[in-house]
Amino acid sequence: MARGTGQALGGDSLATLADVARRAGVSPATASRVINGSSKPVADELRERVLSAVAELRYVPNAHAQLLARPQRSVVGVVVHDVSDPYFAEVTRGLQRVATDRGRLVIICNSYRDPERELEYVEMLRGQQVAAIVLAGSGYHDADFTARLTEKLAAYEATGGRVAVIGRHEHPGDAVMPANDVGGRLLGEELLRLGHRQIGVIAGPRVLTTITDRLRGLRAALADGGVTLDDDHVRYADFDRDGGARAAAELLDTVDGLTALVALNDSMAVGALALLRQRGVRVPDQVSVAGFDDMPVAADVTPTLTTVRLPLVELGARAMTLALGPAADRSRVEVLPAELVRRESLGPAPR
Amino acid sequence: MARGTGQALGGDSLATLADVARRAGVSPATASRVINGSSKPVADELRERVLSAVAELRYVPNAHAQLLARPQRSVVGVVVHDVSDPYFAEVTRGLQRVATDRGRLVIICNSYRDPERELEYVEMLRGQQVAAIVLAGSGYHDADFTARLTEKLAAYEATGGRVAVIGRHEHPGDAVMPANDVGGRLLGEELLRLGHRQIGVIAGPRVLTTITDRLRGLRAALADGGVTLDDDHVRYADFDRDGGARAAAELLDTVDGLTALVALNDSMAVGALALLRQRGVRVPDQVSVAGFDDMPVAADVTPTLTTVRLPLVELGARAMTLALGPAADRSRVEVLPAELVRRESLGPAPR
DNA sequence: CCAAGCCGGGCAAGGGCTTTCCCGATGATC
DNA sequence: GATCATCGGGAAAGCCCTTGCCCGGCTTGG
Repeated sequence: MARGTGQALGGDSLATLADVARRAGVSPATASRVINGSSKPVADELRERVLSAVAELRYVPNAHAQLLARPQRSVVGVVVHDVSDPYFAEVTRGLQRVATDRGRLVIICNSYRDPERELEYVEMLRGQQVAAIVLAGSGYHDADFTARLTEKLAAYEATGGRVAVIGRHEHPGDAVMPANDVGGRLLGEELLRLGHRQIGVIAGPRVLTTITDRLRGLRAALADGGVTLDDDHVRYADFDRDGGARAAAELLDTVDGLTALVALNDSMAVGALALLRQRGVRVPDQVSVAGFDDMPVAADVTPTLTTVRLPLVELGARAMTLALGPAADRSRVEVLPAELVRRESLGPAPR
Repeated sequence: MARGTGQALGGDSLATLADVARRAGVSPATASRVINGSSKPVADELRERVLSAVAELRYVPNAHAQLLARPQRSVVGVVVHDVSDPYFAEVTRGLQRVATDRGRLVIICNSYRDPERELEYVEMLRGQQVAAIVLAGSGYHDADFTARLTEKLAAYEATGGRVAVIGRHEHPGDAVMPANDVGGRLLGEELLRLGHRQIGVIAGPRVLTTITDRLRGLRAALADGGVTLDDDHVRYADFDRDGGARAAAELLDTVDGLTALVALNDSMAVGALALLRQRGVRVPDQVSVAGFDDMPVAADVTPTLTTVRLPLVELGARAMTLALGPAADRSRVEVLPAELVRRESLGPAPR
């Protein structure tokens, strides 16, 4: 039964339902009924024969043929910025937990923060006939891209697909949002309370709406306390450890008298901490540091990191729940609360 | 054209190739040729008409029908212990990089270290007709399970599928292994050099072959130096931070005079470090600590963690490369080197 | 000016599975 | 014992797409 004509993928082809039926001496219809436990009863003897044929041939139904014949969608597509980022690792954990509980298979696609790739994946998932698409990760400040993505998602929804997005809300479908602005505000208020006036901000990539949201909250709180955040006190950096260290170095080198450094995620905060240690700057005695997200590492660095906790696993779980639940008449937006976690890295401003 | 009969997934059905052809006033054959840029030429005018029909209907080909008609496999299935574990996050990054470079889509499945689920996923991926299956994560000490999995993988390979495994080698297909035993040995030698004789080991789950391998290397090195590792010096724990802390506490409470704690992964080492800090034990002055894997956190804790570096990203990249490359006559096993990374947490034994 | 070739397009046959519809053979009923 | 209902099984259509094959019309060469 060799089929390959010298193809890289040579070898015997998979057993088909017809093979099973032939071996069991029944029709494909009967074999099918036995295999999916159809409502229609099958005589015990035939059932036996089919089952042993399945075992002998190691038959596995061709999922594509099944889907074609019975368009029952059970797969969910997830497009995420980067699963190996701890933030998304947590979110993904929540997504998976719910999906698995409901017997759904998840296809995870990494866009690596490339908007074009995000678009491609949505297209591809549509072709895969997935039951739902979940987009996890901040939106982009790019009106053209946003419009194109919205258009694609709308087309998908129009054909019965479900859409849920995490951390952005500028699209059709349900949205689950961490309270980024509130988090920024909490941090700002805490800084004021501790007497900080000269504050440096290590922001992530400028194009991400998450960054804008966090910064807006922070700015607003500081403004309420009479402190304005100059543009040169804000450095945009890569969202990782090294980016944080670089931005911290720049801030220290260009702005005098800083008493606090706020990083808009924990990875960058950890980088800043490392740079400060390397330069012999004591935290928080000389300079305070704060982060964002409360990722596991925050509790293990020295000094432990004051940060804003976002319910990451919950974010994923809620999004998947919405995506798999009944469709709403119109888009829902759920906001999950942020919470300040006080640890050692943020202390009173030195006088 | 509504099809749904009140289904949860109501709405209009997806546009099909036939719809496109009808709208463009051509046959489905022609539409298909335009869409996949077949070698057969199509008149410019018709091509135009088809293309605009595609755009208007937002047509996306049904991937399942395509796969059925042209059995060209381009998807790779990955079954991983837990993507949200930083270890696998790194490995997955390597896997994805190579897959993406070659235009392959990746389906990621989390087994959460449940052997049964691992089996199920392999079965399902087989049904999905994936081009290759990559298993990432330690094997289990369970002969029955191993046999069943081997059987399934063999069946898959027999039908032309490719298999690559990471961190285990007891199966068909190519294997990429970190040098776990060498890593254990390196750690053992370093401990001896620093004068440690009373050593506690925080091992991970007993059922994982990775743990056995690491432990074997460590034991061998110590034995060469005349130090035997009693069973009560070894504690099996969950592979995470809390497991590490608990095991460290047990060891300290039950064994006297320990001068070093070796954790068989970094998460557990971090947990141990936290426990020691909480108990006011100075590291490494009173007790030394070492980890395994060199995950990012190792450089950020205080004291920084001495550990064994494994090339995690490389592990994933090699496995995917093997899985997508030409099949070998028989299983290949590649071992990637381990390397000791000396940092602060491991010092000379107190006298 | 006719025959031979091309070229561009359509027809139709699958690919593997599910499911409706139908039919023959039972068992039950009067 | 004849009629009917019922039950178990098979034939075949259809899901959506690709592609080998064929055919009509044009161009070209003799």
